[in-house]
Amino acid sequence: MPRDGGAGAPGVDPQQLWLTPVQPRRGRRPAYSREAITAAAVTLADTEGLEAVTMRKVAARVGAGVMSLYSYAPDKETLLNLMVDHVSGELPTANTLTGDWRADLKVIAHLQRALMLRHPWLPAALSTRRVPGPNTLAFLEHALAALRPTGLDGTAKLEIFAQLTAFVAGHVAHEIAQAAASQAPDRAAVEARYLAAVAADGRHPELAEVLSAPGRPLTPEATFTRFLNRLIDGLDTG
Amino acid sequence: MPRDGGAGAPGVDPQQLWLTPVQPRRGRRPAYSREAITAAAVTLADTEGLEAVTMRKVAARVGAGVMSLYSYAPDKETLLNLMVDHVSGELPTANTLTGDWRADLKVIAHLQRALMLRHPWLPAALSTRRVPGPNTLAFLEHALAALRPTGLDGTAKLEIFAQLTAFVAGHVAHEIAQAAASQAPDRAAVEARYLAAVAADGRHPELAEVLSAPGRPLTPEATFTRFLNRLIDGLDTG
DNA sequence: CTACATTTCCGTACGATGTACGAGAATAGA
DNA sequence: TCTATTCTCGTACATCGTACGGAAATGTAG
Repeated sequence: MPRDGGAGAPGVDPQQLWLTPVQPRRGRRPAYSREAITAAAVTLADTEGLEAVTMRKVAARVGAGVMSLYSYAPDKETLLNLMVDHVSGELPTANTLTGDWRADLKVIAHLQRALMLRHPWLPAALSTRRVPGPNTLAFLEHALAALRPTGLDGTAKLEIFAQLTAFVAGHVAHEIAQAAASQAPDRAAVEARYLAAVAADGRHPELAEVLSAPGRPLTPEATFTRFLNRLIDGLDTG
Repeated sequence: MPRDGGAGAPGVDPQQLWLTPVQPRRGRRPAYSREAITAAAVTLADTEGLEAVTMRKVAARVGAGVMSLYSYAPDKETLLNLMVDHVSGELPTANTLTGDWRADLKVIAHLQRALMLRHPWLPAALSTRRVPGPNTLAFLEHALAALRPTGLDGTAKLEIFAQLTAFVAGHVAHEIAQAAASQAPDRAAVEARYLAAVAADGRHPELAEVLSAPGRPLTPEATFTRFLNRLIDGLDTG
């Protein structure tokens, strides 16, 4: 194996993956790079979905043999972690904090949502990731700085960040699923008919009423903002 | 195929799966049942994890040939949906509503959390499920009844329930991951060392402080309750 | 009872996947 | 030039979901 090591899931030391600088150059020179491989995997996931990210397809896109990938990542799980950290690099961490931690946190959540909408596979991939990479850690650092005015202890800050991320991921996953349903009208119609049939059986009066009085459909953006504000405004520093 | 039809993911009509009563008995009598197969898959997931749920292992546990399963569920995705709805049957929906919708919602969330702790694969499986089965719908009906005093419109109620479920799933997934980390002290130690190394590089002062002042560790239960209360108390009926 | 239609059971087989293995090629230092 | 090191990647294998189709069991029609 070249100068990486491995990381993420199984029995691999994260230090060896994320913070090995550059090892002494010996032997054959690498023909590809972890960066290029990760980027190829990301574009593959962006365009064809996460399930299209197979070692063979990634290798084909890079122009490498399948097994060559294993010189840059010890297994697929690690490659997924690399992908997550790769796109996390798109998150800006410039010092734009206002000192109003609630407002700052809302901006952070909106940044996360935008990232996840740009990479719809991200919510699903997040649930498996183990060890945060440098980009993820940079953003975490940013979020912790935003939370500084709360005066909360470390554990509490970390928990808030984890919950916020999980909330955003959950919401975006839901958003994406609904958007996909709109794009497949047949399936949506079938589901609607099914729910209508259930509601018509008389044993689901609340469901029946809900379906008959849906209310005005809001934009996903508005719904997100509303829930986000509720969640964050509900936080206190006690 | 026997008297099911299919459901859930791809191009299968949910009506045909969930609400077909019993078809006229003709031909060979089924040797197994959808119930038994689903139950076997659930215990398999409970004991060995979701990734251990393969058609072959489920069939072996039932005592059937592998392909016999396809007489009861058209594909694995459907079997996963059946599993989800199966365990959702453990959720009580007896009329225990108090009329205080916030309190009722909190009880509902605690029920969901308990269910997910009993079936740790549930949060992961939920992210893929498409069409709710009868047990899921019964619980949804229960939740909608709890939300009745809010006077919100249908869409809003459904969104609150979806968000609540996503929140619980996210939290429990995090809980489970942390519990697993505690059970593998080697890996946890490696991760801790990695984070310490990152914190020591001088470019992550907030992380360094957080790691040095972690605060008192709360029970997962307490953390869950705290976040839940914040979320629900933050909801309003405007 | 005999045919036949229907439904279930399941052995075999196929394509796809992740990845272990190891032979060969390229490079750096001796 | 020799040797140690590192990367490349073809082959091979276990495992997965599941398509196919014949055998077996059951109901109905004659």
